[in-house]
Amino acid sequence: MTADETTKKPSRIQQRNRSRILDAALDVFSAQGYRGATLDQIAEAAGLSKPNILYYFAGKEEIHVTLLSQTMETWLDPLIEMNADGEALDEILAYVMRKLEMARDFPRESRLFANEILQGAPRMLPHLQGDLKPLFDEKCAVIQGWMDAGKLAPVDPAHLVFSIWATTQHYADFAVQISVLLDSDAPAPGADSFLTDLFTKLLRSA
Amino acid sequence: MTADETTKKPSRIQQRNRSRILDAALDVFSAQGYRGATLDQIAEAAGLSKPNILYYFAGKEEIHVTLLSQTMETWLDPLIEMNADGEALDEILAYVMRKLEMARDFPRESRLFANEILQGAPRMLPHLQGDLKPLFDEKCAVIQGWMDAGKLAPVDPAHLVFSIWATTQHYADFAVQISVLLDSDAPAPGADSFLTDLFTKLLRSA
DNA sequence: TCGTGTATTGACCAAATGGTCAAAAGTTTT
DNA sequence: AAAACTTTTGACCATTTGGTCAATACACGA
Repeated sequence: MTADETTKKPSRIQQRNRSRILDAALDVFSAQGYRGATLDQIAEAAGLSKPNILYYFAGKEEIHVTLLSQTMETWLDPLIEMNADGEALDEILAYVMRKLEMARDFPRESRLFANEILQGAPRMLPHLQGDLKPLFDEKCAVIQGWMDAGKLAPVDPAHLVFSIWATTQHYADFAVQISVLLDSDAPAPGADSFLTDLFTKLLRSA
Repeated sequence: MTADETTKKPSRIQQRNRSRILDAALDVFSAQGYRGATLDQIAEAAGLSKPNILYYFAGKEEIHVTLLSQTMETWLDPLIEMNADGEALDEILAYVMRKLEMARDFPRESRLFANEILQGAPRMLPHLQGDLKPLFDEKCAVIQGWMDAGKLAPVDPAHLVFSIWATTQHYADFAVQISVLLDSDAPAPGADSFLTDLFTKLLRSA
């Protein structure tokens, strides 16, 4: 059996190797994209032989899909945490900071998604439609509610969310460009205050 | 000879085929990334045989590099046009709109670059350092000048530029996601006014 | 219309790549 | 320690893919 087809307890060694593989695969897929990645690269990065990797996963695609859906949760978290009962502007700014932290702490995951979406989301469309879309609609409604209540300046909630995603993920996805232009390898100092300023000025209802 | 090694006039048919190939390659590279693209795909999209393509270009890499540097000009244009003698806020907003138009009119080019940068810019680093960096520094200085003169609210010019790139290119690079979330294939209606609003509020010195 | 240079292609190649498999090496259980 | 199971791997394999090349088809000026 490949893994735990029929409620088999995954052995210690199995867990260890699966997560090694996934970690190595995240490195490789995020840096090379799906087609650019090879099983040999993943195998080497994981410190395992290629056939051994195929012992834990049915194939390249399964590794990729596992990685994608596994990361999806982490990715949606910050948005889920945005609380309709909180103070409007604070909630939005907290969301921005959470996203920015993720770009800093999980750049590989960010690039993994960016690659996938760029290529037309061949393996993620279902997830986007099934998981992200409802959440997105719900949170847009929340934001719209805040605006209707006069707690935020009125702007299109959808584009607001897009701009948050774009500005924060940019620091992970375009890191190479940024480090060239800033001639600093430090992960974008000043982004925090800039983005806080940007979205505060946009949204405060004064 | 591959092309015009020694000041040979490129024949009519040569020009036609070279541009066909580049157009087809732009389709394929922007949709699949460098490694994801195959010469066969490009050949088919161009309506030529694979060996015929290799008759016009030395190899896959040369096609890619040609495309990249050829597009680079178009890409820098909007930034170059930003005029230090113009009205500060107008210049910035005009730049934003130009970039947004480019995301709409040349999404393939945008994705081509996004792919390249995402993978660490293996074939573009020189261009980034040699062409983009000086221009970037120059324009940051211009913006800083405007701020020092009290014509714009003071924010970090570099992050300002990053945020302009991020928000505008997002509409091209993440088009699939956006069209899922907006359930509309129209290229992001409302982006214009949202971004104008965003950057106006950020920068007006009132 | 013929000759010369240009364009095009079918047939190949070598390397890379995803994947298989049977056998060997380890573990664990009894 | 033997049986029974899990893990690991060397040797292969079929396909894909970037690229070559000699031969053929084509364009066009003399």
